[in-house]
Amino acid sequence: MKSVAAATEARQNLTVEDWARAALDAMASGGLEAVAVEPLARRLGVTKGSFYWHFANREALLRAALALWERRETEDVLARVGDEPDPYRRIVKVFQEANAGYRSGRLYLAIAAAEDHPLVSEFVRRVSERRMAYLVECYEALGFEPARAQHWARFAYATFMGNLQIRRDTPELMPTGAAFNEYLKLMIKTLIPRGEGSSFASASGTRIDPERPAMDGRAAPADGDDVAPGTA
Amino acid sequence: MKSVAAATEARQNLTVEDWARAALDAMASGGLEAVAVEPLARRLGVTKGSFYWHFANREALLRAALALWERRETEDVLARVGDEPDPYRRIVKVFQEANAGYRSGRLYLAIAAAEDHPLVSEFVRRVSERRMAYLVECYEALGFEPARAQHWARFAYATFMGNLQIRRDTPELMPTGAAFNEYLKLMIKTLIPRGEGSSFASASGTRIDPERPAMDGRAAPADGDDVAPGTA
DNA sequence: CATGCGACATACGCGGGCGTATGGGTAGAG
DNA sequence: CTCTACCCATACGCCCGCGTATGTCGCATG
Repeated sequence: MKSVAAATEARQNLTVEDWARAALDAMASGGLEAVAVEPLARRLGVTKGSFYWHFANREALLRAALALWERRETEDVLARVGDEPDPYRRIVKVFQEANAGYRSGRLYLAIAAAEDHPLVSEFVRRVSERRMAYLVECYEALGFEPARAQHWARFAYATFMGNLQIRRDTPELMPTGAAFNEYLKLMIKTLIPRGEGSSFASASGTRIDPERPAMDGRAAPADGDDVAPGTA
Repeated sequence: MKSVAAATEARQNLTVEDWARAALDAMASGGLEAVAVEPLARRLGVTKGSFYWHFANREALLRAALALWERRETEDVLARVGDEPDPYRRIVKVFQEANAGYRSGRLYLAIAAAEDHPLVSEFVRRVSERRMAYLVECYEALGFEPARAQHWARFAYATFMGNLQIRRDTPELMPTGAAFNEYLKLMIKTLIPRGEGSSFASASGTRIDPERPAMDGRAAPADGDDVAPGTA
């Protein structure tokens, strides 16, 4: 029975999840090719000998990392806004997540960039389809008939992804401060058309995060609309 | 005559642009890392000896390929719709280009995925800013004041990019046939709001490309995308 | 016909990542 | 105190891409 504290300082025995986390970090800043065994081992302060005890090969590490990513994407991101009863505000929250959680967005782009890898495409497909399904559900809950809900959900999802891409490739094209809030409000107002049969009438002035428009790195969410209280 | 490779017909002397084109092809299907000297040489039916006569190193090839890409993006894509007088139809054409010219879209995503490379980010930034500037111009020509034109242009551009991403990562989420046209019409109608002060009244039924909604893989451009004709 | 140059081919050393084989050290079970 | 399972280090061979040095062939020219 080893103490629960587990020190993790001197003789830290690495776990499979430690490696998977490191692999995801490497992906976020260098793409799929950056997930190399020896550099990761160096970064973790060990050698290959450790790696090949925990994993059969590099492919196994990729699988573990992608599985961890998928779990985070579904459990963390979706479950975080899933308890919101109003579908309108659910979509708004997804929007905020997509724009505030820049880190996870970058990771998605990095992973999706390697869609040629069969393993990657499999995970990306599942994650994307789940996201889309969630949005479609929201729009249907707003009173849209299935076909239109599909279109609007895809429209909204495409806009999320495109904003991520813009923020990554040309951050100077993304406004900050008040201008960013205007931009967000414009998109939300446009992408969630009212009066299509919405059973929810939660008008409420479409309140958006008043601060922190272009947060970078690993900044805390900390937004007024209680996006993410927080684990992570 | 062996028809394995394209350029192995005769003992034809390769040019810098031949290498650049091959590099772009490699990028489109394998990312930046796929631009490797020896594989490219094999694909062109020569050896490294040829490459290092035309280029100083791999970096020089990347520079040439990105320059060729930038030329195509600005000259071909933008100049193709630049002669359209109606700003409304200009935006519509950009939309059609972005959705029909899937090949160039894939290439953009592949290049942009390597934004960590300083050379790449430099070119991606220029191309993106030019595209955005063009869209902003269109919206301003529609009567939008600069701030709103910026927002709407970014909104529209993000939607383009997101649709590309969706089509690449999860093509089954993208509709085909009539449903695709409905989707396109919905986006165009939403992203080009009328009655904001448009000086052009070219209502005209928002005609969209009736065919070719979800062209896949390396399918021929067919509508004159003329990605790689021959001379240039 | 020798010559010079353009456009490659050949050969070599180097670095670095993958996978394997094997040895060592530490901790708990008996 | 020993034994053993666990976790990791060391060392090796392999592949492959980069860059360089040098050889080779064809063709034009005087």
